[in-house]
Amino acid sequence: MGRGKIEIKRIENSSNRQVTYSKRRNGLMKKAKEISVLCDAKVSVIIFASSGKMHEFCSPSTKLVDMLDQYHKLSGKRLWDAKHEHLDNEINRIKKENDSMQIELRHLKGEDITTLNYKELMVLEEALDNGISALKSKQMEFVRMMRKNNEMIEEENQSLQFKLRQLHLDPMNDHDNVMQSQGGGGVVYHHQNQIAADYEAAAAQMPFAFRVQPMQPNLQERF
Amino acid sequence: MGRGKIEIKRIENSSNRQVTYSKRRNGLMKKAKEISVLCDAKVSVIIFASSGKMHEFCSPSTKLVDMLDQYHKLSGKRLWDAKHEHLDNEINRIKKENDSMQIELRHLKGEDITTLNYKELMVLEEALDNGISALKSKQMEFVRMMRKNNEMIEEENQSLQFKLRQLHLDPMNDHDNVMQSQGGGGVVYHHQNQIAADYEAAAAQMPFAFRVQPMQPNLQERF
DNA sequence: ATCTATTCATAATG
DNA sequence: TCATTATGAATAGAT
Repeated sequence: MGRGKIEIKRIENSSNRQVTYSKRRNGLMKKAKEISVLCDAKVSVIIFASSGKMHEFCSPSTKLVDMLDQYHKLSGKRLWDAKHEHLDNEINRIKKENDSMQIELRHLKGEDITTLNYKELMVLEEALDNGISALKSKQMEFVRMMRKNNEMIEEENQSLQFKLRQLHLDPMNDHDNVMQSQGGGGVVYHHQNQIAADYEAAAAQMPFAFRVQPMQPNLQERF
Repeated sequence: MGRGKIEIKRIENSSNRQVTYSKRRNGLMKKAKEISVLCDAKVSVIIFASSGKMHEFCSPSTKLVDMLDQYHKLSGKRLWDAKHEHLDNEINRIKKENDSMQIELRHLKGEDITTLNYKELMVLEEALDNGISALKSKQMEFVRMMRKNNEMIEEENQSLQFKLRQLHLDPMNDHDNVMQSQGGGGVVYHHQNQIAADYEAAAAQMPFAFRVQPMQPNLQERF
């Protein structure tokens, strides 16, 4: 149809090909629409141009998903089932990983260890030792921070007391100077970092340093 | 096209409709094939007759799944059904769980604890304490088993020595009796359970009971 | 199915 | 991209 017969093979001229594509695509969609109306059929047409642009037709009052569901049932072909299977496998894999981690966690926390044999207990012991060691050194870090903080506060205290004494000995100084000094002292304290803040938050609790047996037995003597 | 123009609306005559369906379906498929060849396009046509019978065309060297993948990307519409999405959510949920467990595990093993604050350290400490306690009591159990085993072997030894002494004092007994006695003694030993076997396997190692600071300081004195 | 009169789709062209 | 048109293709109705 047209001014001359054409062979059905790839049209080499790019712009011709594009024109023909556009015309025939419209024709195809029209035909699809017509047969769906005339014959009460469900039709889905999806077409990608070589450029990548997509067009689709789906008979009205029909969803592509439902058609693909039916396609799946009737053709027996898998389609996205492969994806499902992959996801299922992934889930199983992760769940197994999860379970073993859960067990390890419980063991480290001292639960369900009655089934462990000697070797497994040894491994567990090593892990716990490492954990305790790291914990202690981190706690030591806190302690050092606290001591530093204490020292600074104490120094500040002494400096303040010194200034106060001077004021008492020298009544010529006015009230403003006193306030200034106190403000400057407060700044040091408020600039302490998060570790100091944590210390504050936990200050009410029992000092942890004495709840765990220290690695260096002489540590307590340093306080 | 045909002996007369027809209106595009459902053909009421059933057999006419079926005939037209068959003819036009062939036409549609042919057109689909032609455009895919002429214009280098990817085409998918899926069509269900009102009877339920399905026909499909998919451009050669193309898979429907891939086309649907692209469809999904370009249209943004969700073809993967609820199940797919559910699986995706499930995976994400489990992965998150996984991650948090991994972190907890690492903390218990003493890794990555530099970011922990004071409160978190307290929680960690409690967990480790529990772990250590449980580990120790389990180890004590082993030790009790070993001691029992030792006692039994020692008793057996004494009994064997006694029998041997009797043999030496009474040369009338023949060689077979000696072998019998030794065999009888061996039976007791081989009937020990798995715990004893574990003990054997680990016997070369340093006794674990002295590697951890015992909860009851007087425990070592019991050996 | 096959035939064929007719309508339709579209290749070539502007 | 749009319009025109000659031509071949598709197909409705009949057999």
